[in-house]
Amino acid sequence: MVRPERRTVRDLRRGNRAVLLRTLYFAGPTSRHELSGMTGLSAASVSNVAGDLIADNVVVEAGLVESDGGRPRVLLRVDPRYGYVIGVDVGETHVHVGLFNLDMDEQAKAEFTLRPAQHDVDLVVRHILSGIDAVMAASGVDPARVLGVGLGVPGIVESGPDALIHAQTFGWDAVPLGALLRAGTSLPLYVDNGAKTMGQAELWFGSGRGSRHAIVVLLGSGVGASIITDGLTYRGVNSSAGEWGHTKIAVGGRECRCGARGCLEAYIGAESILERAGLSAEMAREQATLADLVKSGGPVIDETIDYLGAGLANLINLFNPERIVIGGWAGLLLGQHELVKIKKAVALNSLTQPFETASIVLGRLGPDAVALGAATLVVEEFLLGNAFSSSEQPAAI
Amino acid sequence: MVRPERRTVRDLRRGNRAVLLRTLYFAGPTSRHELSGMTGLSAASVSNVAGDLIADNVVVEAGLVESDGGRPRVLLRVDPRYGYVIGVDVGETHVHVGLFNLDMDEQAKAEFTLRPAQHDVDLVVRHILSGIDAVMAASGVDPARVLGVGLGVPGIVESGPDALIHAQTFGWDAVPLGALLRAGTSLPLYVDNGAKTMGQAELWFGSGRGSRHAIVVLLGSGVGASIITDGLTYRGVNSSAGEWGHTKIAVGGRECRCGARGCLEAYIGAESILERAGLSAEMAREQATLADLVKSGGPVIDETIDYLGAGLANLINLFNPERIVIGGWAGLLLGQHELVKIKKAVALNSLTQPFETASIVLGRLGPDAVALGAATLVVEEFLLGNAFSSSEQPAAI
DNA sequence: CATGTTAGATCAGGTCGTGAAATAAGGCAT
DNA sequence: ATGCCTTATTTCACGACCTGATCTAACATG
Repeated sequence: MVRPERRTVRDLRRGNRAVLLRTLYFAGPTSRHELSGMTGLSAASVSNVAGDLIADNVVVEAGLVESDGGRPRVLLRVDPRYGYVIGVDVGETHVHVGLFNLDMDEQAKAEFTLRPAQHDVDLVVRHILSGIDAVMAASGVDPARVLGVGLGVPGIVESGPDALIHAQTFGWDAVPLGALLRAGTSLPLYVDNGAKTMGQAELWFGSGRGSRHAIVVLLGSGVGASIITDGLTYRGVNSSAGEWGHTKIAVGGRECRCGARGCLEAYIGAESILERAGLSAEMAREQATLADLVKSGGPVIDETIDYLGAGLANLINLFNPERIVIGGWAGLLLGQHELVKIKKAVALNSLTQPFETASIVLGRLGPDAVALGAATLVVEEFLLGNAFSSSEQPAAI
Repeated sequence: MVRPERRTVRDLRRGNRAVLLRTLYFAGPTSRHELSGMTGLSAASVSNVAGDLIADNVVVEAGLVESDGGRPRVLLRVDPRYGYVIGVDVGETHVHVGLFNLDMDEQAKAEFTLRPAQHDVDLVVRHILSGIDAVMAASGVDPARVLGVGLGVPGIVESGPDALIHAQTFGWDAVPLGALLRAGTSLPLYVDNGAKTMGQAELWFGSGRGSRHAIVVLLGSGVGASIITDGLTYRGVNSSAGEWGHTKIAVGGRECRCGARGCLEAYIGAESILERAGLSAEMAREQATLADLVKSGGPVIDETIDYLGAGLANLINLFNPERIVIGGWAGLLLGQHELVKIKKAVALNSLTQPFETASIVLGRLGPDAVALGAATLVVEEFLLGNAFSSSEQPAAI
């Protein structure tokens, strides 16, 4: 029961301004003339709205380009220095903080390592806050130009002013991360699950570019997914959507660290793979050990591929996406060696029709994608061009 | 990468007209004053737009209601006789055709039985077309007032002018149902999967009323689901989304009639349940046999509940809906006897957070919901109030 | 330096939603 | 009956918006 909203004549301008800004942001330097064609707005309106954007210093002229014989086109672009955004990746072993300009060039970064099981909330909060201070200082950016902070965190994020976080692996149960950070900074905060922020990074700048319906899966120790429908990250009613790792792939099967049985993560999570292969590497060596295992192959890897194929097939059957991006360190490891087998396993487990329209590719962004994606949460808001829209966002505080 | 569209000042009116119409449609008789509050439009605009709608005969006045001491409110409502819509249910054993007014009161209906394995395309097309003729004749409705025909069909519907249908159980492979019907009628056609049309019926008029994020599952011989995100049926890139029945719930498990192994349908589809219980009823007695089995209980039913619980839990983990509606004859049978056990099984297999926000209820509409829902496809288009919007719709032809 | 060509700006015109003011339509007390 | 009070709806002037048409700017060419 969709409820479209009433619009006033002012909304028109806000909307068209956002259309122009977004086009400019994703297409890069473009002339007013081209913009008219791309957006459908009349040349007059483009001129008018672009004038606004320039007057607000959001957009700047970026050189001329010759136009056979006539007046040259003036290229416009979003001024990457109009604003800066901060992205934070709260992972199991680290806290990364990066400060980016609007072109997503990293201006400064700060890192903190977390010892396993050292996920004390206050410690993490301190790391985040001092990370923010550190990157602001290191970059020398005017604090007034920082548009906000995006955070990618583990577990389920309940959107709302407190940004309650439920993260079993951290032992966090309803931790009001938003409220805690609020006490230490006045920047606008956007909190979301790390798999979702990484998904948004791949969607905007990585292998997902240009798709409207895509799914980015994240395979590491944990298993998550980011579901993009209609170009937007789907969050569901509580923004916990996309918990793919704990969907059941084998009723009554292996026990998962979440306590239930037969979770996908219990078969394709990095730890589970090693465990099933009889290898117990301490966390520091986990990646190298898995790399060796994947390289040498064997029944456990084959079985893992079967399960991964079935899991991906379920996503294809349910969501009918045009693209599936496999990311996360374990996902890239598996994908680099066994993409063909994986695709075969997916084919076996999905319906022909949707299988054929879904291309399966590897993620293109490295491990920093979580922080990058978190920063895009802020940019997303910026591109909407209004203080706060009424539509649902990640916990915007 | 959402691409918002440019808007002109004329779109404003179209949009606000649609807002008013939709509010009026779902809220029933309402005064202009109330409409102003509900839509956010100013009283002046409501008056203005309502005037348009009345001039177009879409909306009529529907009595007065007193307002303590002042001028009485004039109630407005959509004229149910402004237009009529036809809904068609193409099932495994029948073709049902119904003609409804805009209040969804059935004005006439026609039924044809299909013998098992008698799914010859031409026969079905003939049934549909003569069904349309029959209900038009029986109702005596002016053909010019029929807004279109919605069809709920089995299998996967590729939206597009041909409305290609892939339905394994019918032996249909890329059947251009739309094109075939085009030859016999000039009414606008909207084709979609039957589980989706039924889902829309439950969403609009049944147990799903008022939810933005809901999932309606359909358990019969086959198993399907309709996923509602943001109040709209989610269709994915090819409109094949929601193929829940063939998601894998037990890698390497029971063989399914689709050829793969471990499909959910191989455990909770009506036929599979009977098969696992060692009962082989011919189709005509299928429902009675299952009813007996469910009533007497036993290990097969318990197992079925476990699998159903896991399947529903997967939906909850992935979509984080606010409501799950269990429909379909087998679903209602199971649900009426075992809803408590089902919920327990779901709880066991889903994450706490999303489980707690999802209420699980039984469908409220009977077997005619497929045709009713198909008819709502046409109404949905009517409520948008413009010839054809650019946004995706079911195969609108 | 005039001409041609293309990009961008300006302007008049029509549409829209809004707040304020006016009007309609009842009830109620006199 | 009459006039007043209350509430619903309509009317009106206004400002904001987008657009097509027209005008100006900026460059190349000969």
